[in-house]
Amino acid sequence: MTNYFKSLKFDIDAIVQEMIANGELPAGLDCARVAVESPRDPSHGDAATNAAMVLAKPAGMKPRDLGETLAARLRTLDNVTGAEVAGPGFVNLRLRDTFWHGRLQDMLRAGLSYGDSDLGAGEPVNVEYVSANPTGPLHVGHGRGAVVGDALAGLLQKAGHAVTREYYVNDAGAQVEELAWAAYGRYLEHYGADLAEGSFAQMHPAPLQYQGDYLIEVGKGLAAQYGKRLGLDGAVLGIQAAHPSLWMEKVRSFVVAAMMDLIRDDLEALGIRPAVFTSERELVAAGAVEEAVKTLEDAGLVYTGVLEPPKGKLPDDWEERPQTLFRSTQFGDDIDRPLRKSDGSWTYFATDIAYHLDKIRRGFGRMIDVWGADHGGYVKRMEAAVAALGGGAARLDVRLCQLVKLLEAGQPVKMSKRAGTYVTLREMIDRVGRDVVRFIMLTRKNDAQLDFDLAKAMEQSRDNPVFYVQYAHARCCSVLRHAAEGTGEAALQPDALAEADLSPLTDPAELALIRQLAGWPQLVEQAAQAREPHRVAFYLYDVAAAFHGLWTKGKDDASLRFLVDGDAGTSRARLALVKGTALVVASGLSVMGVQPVEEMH
RNA sequence: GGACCCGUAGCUCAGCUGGAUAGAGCGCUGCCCUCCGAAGGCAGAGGUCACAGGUUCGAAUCCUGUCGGGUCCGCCA
Repeated sequence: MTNYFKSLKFDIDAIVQEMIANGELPAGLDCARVAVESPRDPSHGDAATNAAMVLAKPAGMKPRDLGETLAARLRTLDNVTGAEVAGPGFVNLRLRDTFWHGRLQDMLRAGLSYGDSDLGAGEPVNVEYVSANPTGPLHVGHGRGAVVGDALAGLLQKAGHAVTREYYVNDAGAQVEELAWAAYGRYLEHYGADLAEGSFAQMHPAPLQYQGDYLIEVGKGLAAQYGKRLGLDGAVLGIQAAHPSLWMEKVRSFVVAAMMDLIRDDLEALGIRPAVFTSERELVAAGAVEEAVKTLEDAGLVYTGVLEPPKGKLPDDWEERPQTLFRSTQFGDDIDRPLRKSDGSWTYFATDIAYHLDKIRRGFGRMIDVWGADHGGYVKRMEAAVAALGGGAARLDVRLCQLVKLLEAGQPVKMSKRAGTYVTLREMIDRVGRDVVRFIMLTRKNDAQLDFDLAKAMEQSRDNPVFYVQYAHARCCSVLRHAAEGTGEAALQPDALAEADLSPLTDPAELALIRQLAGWPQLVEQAAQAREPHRVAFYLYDVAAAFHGLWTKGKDDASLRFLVDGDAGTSRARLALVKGTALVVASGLSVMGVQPVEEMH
C-alpha cells in the first residue's frame, strides 16, 4: 500500500472500531466519509482527518470532544509525533521524519512503478479515442483527443485496469463515398482528364468536398495499381469517368487504406499506437446493426413514432413522418432518437449502437469514448444506448475535448485551408516536438478550451510547464552524473540508495519535497477515478517547483547543497532524495507518454 | 425554444469529488549569481470565487433560478 493516506485511514478506522467495541461510540457508524488528506497549510501538520466532524453527529457528540478522544489515541501510533484538534474539529497529525524516510525508500524500491495501484482490480476498460474519419490528415483538434485519450489510458493502466486502446474507423457512409469520388477524380486527372467537363462532371455535378493535395498521391497510387483499366475490367478507360458501380468499391477501400496509413503515421509521430482498429464497414457487413437493433427490440425499447419538430430554426426540408425510434428517454435522454434514415438505411447512431454492443461482447463492461466537443449533443443518447444494451452491467463514459486555439506568440493563428495557413497535427509535431505537444495538450482540463501557443511551447522559462518539469528532471540527472564521478554508478542505483541512512534528511524543505513525492500514488488513484489526466501535468509542475526551490536553497546556504564536501553521509541521503524526485517525475511523464529529458540544451 | 460545457487576482488558469486564512504562472514592486546550470529562487501588492436564494457543523465545490460566453440541436459521420 504505497498510498500512505490509505494506511492512515486504515489506522483511524481501527481506532473507531475499537471505540465502538469499548462502548465509547455507538455501533453501526458509517466511516465511508472519513477522509485523510494533506492540509492545505503545511503548518497544520503532515496529514489531517475530518473523522471527528463526520462522526460527531451520528455519535451524538461535539466534534471537538470526539476529536480530542481520537487525537489521544492517534498519538499512541508509532509514526505519529503529535495530534491536535484544530478549527471546527480537524485532527491534525504530525508524522515522524522516519515515516517520510520510509516513503522515500518506497519510491526508490518501486522505481518507475511507484504509484501503481490495484484500484482498478484488473477490470477491463476500453478507451476509444481519435476515431477521426479517414478522410485526410489529422488536425490539431484530433491531436488533443489523441493525447488526452492515450494519457487517460495510461493513467487507468497505472491505476490497475486492463486497458485496451481502440480506434473506430468510420469507413462507411456518405462521407467516405464522397472521398472516393475525390480520389477517383484525382486518378482521372493523373491521366490528363479535366473534371470540370465531360462525364465526371455529369455524374458528380456538385463540387468535390475533399480537395487535399494528399489525394493526388492516392490518384497516382490508383493508377499504379490499376493502370487505365480501373472500373472497366479489362477494357481501356481513357479519361472518361465510368459509372460508380464499376469502381466505387475498389476506390473506396483503396483510399480508406491510404488515409488510415496517413493517420497511423500521424499517431505514430505522437507515439500513439491503438491496439485495436475496428471497421464500421465490416461491422455493418456482418449484420451487427440488425443484431443490435433486435437486442433493443427484444427489450421493448424500439417503436415507430413521430418526433416533435426541433424548436428554433427548423431544417428547410423538415417533414413530419413516422420513424423507427429508440427509447433513449428511459435512460435520461431528452427525446427518443431515430435509428433509420428516410431512405430506410441505418442512422449513424444505429451503427454506433452496434459498435458498442460489439465492445460489450468483447468483454468490456466499462467503456470510455473521447470525443470532440462538437459531438456534445450525442453523449446522452450513446450513454443511454449502452446502458440499455448492457442491461445495467455496462457503462459508457464519454469525455469531451474542447477546441484547441492555436496561437503564435500571443496572436491567434488564422486557419484557412484555402489560404494555405492550415496547420496540421503533423506540422505542429514537426515544429515543437512530440513531447511538447503531448505535455501542453494536458495542461488544461479536457472540457475547457486550450490555447496552444507555438512560440511559448518552445520557450525556456517557468511560464512553460513542459520546460519547467523537464528542467527539474535534467537537474536531478545532472547532480547524479556529478556524484557518479566520485562514487561510481552502482552506488547510485535506486536499490542501493534505498539502503542509505536517510536520517540526515531533516530540513523542512527536504521533508516537504518527500511529502510532495509521496502524494503520487494518491494522485494516480484520484485522477484515474475522475478520468482527468491533466492532473498529472499539474502535479508534476508542483513537484518541479518544490525541487527547484530546494535546489536554489543550496545557493544561499552551502550546507543545503545536495553534494556536501566532506560529508558523504548527508550527500548520500540527499542523492536518494534526488533520485526519488527523478523517479516520480519520470513515472508521471510516462503516464503522459512523455520522455524525460536528462540534459537541457 | 431546448441540451451540454464554462464564468475564480489586470491576463492565462489550478483548486485534490463539501473542509481551516481560496492557490500558481505572466504582468507590476523590491531582493538573491567568486558557489552542483540564475534556463532558477525569495518577498510584496492584487479576490464580494458572475449574481440571488437553498441544502448543513462547513459551499468556489452540491441543488434551484437569473445574467454573460462557447458548442450543438431528425435523414453528417
